[in-house]
Amino acid sequence: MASVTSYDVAARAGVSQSAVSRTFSKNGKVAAATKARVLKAAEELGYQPNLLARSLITGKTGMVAAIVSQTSGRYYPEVVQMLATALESAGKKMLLFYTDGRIDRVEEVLTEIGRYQVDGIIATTQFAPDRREMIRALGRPLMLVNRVDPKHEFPAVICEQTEAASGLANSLVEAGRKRVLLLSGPKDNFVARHRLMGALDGLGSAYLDTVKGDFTYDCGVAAAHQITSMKADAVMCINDSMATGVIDGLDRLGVQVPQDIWVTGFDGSFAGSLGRYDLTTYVQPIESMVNEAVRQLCLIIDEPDTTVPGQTFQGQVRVGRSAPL
Amino acid sequence: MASVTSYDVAARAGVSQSAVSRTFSKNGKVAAATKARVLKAAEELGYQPNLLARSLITGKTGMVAAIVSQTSGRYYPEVVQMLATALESAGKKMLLFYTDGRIDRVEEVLTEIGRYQVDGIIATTQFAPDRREMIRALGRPLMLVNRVDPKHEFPAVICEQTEAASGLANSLVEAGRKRVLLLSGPKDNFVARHRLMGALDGLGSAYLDTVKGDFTYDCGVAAAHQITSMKADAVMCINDSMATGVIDGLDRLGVQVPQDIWVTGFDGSFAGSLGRYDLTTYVQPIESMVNEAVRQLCLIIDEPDTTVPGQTFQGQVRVGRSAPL
DNA sequence: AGCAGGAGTGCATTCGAATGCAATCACCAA
DNA sequence: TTGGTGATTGCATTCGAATGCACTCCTGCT
Repeated sequence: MASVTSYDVAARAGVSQSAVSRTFSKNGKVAAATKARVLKAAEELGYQPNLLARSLITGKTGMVAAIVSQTSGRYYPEVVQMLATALESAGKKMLLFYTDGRIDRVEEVLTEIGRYQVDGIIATTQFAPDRREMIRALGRPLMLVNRVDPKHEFPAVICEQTEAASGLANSLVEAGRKRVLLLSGPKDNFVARHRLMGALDGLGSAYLDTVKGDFTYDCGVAAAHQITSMKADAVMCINDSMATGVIDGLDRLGVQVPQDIWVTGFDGSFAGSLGRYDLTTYVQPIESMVNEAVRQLCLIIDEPDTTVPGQTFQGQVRVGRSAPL
Repeated sequence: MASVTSYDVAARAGVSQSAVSRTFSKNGKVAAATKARVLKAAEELGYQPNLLARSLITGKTGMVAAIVSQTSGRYYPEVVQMLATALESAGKKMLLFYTDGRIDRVEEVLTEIGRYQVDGIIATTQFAPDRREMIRALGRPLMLVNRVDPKHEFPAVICEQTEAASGLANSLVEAGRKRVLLLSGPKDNFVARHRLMGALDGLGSAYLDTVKGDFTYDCGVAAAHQITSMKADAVMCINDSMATGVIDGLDRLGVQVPQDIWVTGFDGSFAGSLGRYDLTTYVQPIESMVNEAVRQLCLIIDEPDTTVPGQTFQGQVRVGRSAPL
């Protein structure tokens, strides 16, 4: 309401508006004495610079849009929190958008983003290929996390998935598992696809079959029946949420993990590490990944012409009781 | 970079900038024909109105700040997601801030918020009493969720906690528990305090002692030792995260829940409902609460002089295996 | 004393869109 | 044909802050 502007401060300090502006911006030259007076006046009036007005001139808002695809998993919330922390310490504000996994939401979200002049975008969502042009048109740097642009136009920070899945699968085989079932994710999902590929590769003849999943706990529970009827001796789930669901579902059927069946997950989410589940899973270093993504994004923001390489991280297998490798 | 302005569109459509502005704002009067031409030109140039520039005039940004106090619990992420969804469908963008439970962060966050001209604020964080003036100075409506302003200056949507805790405590006593331990939360936390008060009240002589906690899973695990040494026959935890921690901690000591000790939580978080924990807990209708908070906030935003009542919701006890009431 | 150099400052303009007011236009009735 | 009416439209200004440019002083040096 009674919003205080730089003119008000200027009047009270007996200087020009320019002087006020200069004391509040990084590279303004002001004499120490006037700076002090301006700050005093600002303090007294409770002045805060209007960053949106500033952005009209500078072209920078200090806001970064985060797009996350909130499958109902336990994994994305952790990513969001880390994003918030990382952006915060980079001095950026986070404008958060969820797509709820619906690809059509991406378009809506992108137009909204365009209207808000964010400095950059971090996305953990898949884009339809024809959105590429739209993103380019936004004219804002985009950083992908655990997604990859097939044409490598946009930099991506990812965690190696295929080899990891293959390695985990291999370990199962070497540990003597002979009938391994896969619980997969949505076909169009990047990580799901890569994990699946790796797993298939690593299982070899121990591969039994694939059950279609959707990343949710409930779907894990629901799959339990099918799993037992196929007499699998291990289930590789493409994420942790489903793995916890499978464990609970099997439990209800009176099937013991790991005595009767082994179960593995993928992600390294908090829920999976809870003592009662103690999943064997592939732990992604999300914190490092998110930090790196933010770091690289900030580089482009500060120096618009640089290109940035992205990065591929390696996670590691955590062995829990659910599959005592 | 090549940002398209209303002037560009105007030029291409052969009209004035005003016409463009009017076709893109709610209450602008434009002839259907010119509107069509403008839209066509806008489409061709990929024009998107700059909402921040607009906000200079209208005084509204369409952004709402959300402040959450991210204790590491499993509960706040769910709140964040619901907030996002609710704000989204109210047509607001969410600017998200975490305080990490540090009260000093609140001040930083509030000044940032002041600089970004948000239309309103939704907070699940406790404010130090002397921040009241600061918030008032922001001149922006504030809605509290599960926090209460002692002076009732700011509207709050909360879930009834004290009676609920008392009721739950009572049920434990009636079910024959005689030595009930409390695992409390931070003293300055609103919900923790109210839940504790209620529990004390409801337990009567079955109250054994209070162990200080901090809402985290780890702290629940750590408390297990103390719990057994005090020979409690039930533990009331002030939130679900700690309850799951307690269960796992006891498990490691070979103590069975519920055979040897009963455990209850508070929140109704997803993790607590997982089959392996199956907590008896007090489920808060967070979704309704968040929706109501957003609804009321939007009312004030649209009609700045209205006051809004807040609301108190009732949750309900969900009985799980962790304390088979 | 005279002058070059530099630091501080203010003026005026700019960013992109909204809006009050005045001008224009089409159309209808007399 | 003329005046009136309402609907559109454009002009000019405004929001709050940043910044190029020109101007004023104050130093310090010769």
